[in-house]
Amino acid sequence: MLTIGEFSQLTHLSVRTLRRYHDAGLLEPATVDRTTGYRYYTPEQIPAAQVVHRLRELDVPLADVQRILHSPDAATRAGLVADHLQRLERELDRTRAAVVSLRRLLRPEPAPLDVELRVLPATTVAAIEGDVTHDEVLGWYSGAMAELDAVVGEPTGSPGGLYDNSLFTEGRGHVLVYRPATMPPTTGRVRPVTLPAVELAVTTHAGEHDDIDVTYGQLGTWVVANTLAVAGPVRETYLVGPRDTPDRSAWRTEIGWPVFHVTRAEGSPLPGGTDV
Amino acid sequence: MLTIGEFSQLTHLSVRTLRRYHDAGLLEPATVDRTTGYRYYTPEQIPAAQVVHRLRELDVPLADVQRILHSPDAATRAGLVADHLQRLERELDRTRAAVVSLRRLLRPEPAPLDVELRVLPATTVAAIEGDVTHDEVLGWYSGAMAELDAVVGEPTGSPGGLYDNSLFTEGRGHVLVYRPATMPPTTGRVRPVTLPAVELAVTTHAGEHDDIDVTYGQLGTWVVANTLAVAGPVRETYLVGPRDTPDRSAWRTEIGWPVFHVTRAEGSPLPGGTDV
DNA sequence: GATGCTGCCTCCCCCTGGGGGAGAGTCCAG
DNA sequence: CTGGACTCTCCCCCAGGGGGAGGCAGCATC
Repeated sequence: MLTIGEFSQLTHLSVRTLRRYHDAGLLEPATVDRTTGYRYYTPEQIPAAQVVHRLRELDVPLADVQRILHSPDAATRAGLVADHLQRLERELDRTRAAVVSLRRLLRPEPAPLDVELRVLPATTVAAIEGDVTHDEVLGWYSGAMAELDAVVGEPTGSPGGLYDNSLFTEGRGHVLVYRPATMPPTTGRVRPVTLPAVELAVTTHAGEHDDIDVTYGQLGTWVVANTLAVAGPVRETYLVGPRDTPDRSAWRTEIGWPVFHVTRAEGSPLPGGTDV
Repeated sequence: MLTIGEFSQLTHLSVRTLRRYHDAGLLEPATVDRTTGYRYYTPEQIPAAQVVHRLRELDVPLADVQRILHSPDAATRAGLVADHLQRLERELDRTRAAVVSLRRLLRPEPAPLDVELRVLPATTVAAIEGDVTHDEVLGWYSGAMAELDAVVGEPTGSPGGLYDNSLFTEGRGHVLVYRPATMPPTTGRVRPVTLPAVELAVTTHAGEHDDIDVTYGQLGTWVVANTLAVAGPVRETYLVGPRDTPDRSAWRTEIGWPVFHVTRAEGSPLPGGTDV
């Protein structure tokens, strides 16, 4: 039997952390003295403690560590671990994207943006809608677009999506993806939807989407500078996307922000540089 | 002037988060109405907000974001950002190491370990000591060993280090690195130090140090199983290290845990497998 | 047996970077 | 001028710890 201090030295987990893991229900001491409350561990617990240590180094939440430790067979454990490695992979992608985008942001001066004000009539399209989180949206989009492709068939124009602002600001929101279609069917999740007429401030983002919200910001600046206000979900149209070319730098995404005209008292500041 | 909600839509930062950034002193609204407390932003603040967004995506602490935003010149900013990218790099290394090690831990059965009990006399060596954190220790080691090499010259035996257990459990502690030397000089940080005589439980770890604490755990199990207790800082001896070969799989590290004999009432459990 | 050190116990507050929600005040369009 | 949307502040919550207080427990030494 080992005291908590000895066990700490053997496992490289701090005494505090061991106590926390006890409270959390993973890594229970082999014995706890009823009267003194002293925790006692056995050497057989060392490997388990090391597994916990590793999983925590990988930022696996304690609850999931618990699940992994308590799962009955090795296959389940391996699966859970694989899930987390995949999650780390995604996180890494996100980090890479942020680095790319940060470099662009810190570059001296952004290229000025071509923005066009465009009035769109109401259009009926084949669409799939759903409420998703920011994490899910990429996967959800792929699935929905695959289903649309299966139903709509022939290319009929660029696909697009409508994204609630809350998706970006709160991390979840309503999303609609569509493909233009003359006679939109009702199959599976696909429904005919009439997109309302809007006035859009439109610009085009070139390349992959790592730093697309830099373009969003520039568009926003333009919108404000032209005494407009934002109204409703943003519309993205995928002029050139992964379905067209694997060369991500060739992608072209049209961003359209529904706007309406406002009258503002103060002079609208010019869009311009920043001190960052 | 933009209300917080409009600014939120334009920057993809949630209203709550914008308020927090205000409180934290980064991203102050251009105007705050004295009587109502309403925050008002200008479009010029959008790029700054985006930089903050990116930096936060890279897990840069708010305080450091503040420093980056408020640093006077672009070079300083670039330097701070580079520091963080380097930190991310290190983090990534750590994650990679944890993955490697986790795989080894989850492998069916660990190879049994050769452990030897060895009595060491007191030895005088050329040493550098310091208090470091777990994050710093690798860099610190390189610097210290380079200085030792410069002072000691000719190879005189394997270099080594003494590491306080608190370095591993609490994340910081006292460290001593040394090279054997017949007449240890006193130059720069180098001092002659007499390592006390100890009885060591010694084993050898093969390969890089990614999963060295698995070996630590096995050694610990052996120590306990042989009615010994741990006393004092662990000693590592680098029999084959980066100075000898770039082939990491050829590295050999001797781990020596100072022990003393105890008498324990209960039968010592055998070291064995785990259910993980 | 007393003393005193070290180790262990619990409990509370702190940190980071947010989210949820309450209750009250404000803005603006109809 | 009224209603709804927006905004304000304030408090509590989360993970996964750390710092430190105050009080027993174990054990070697005197």
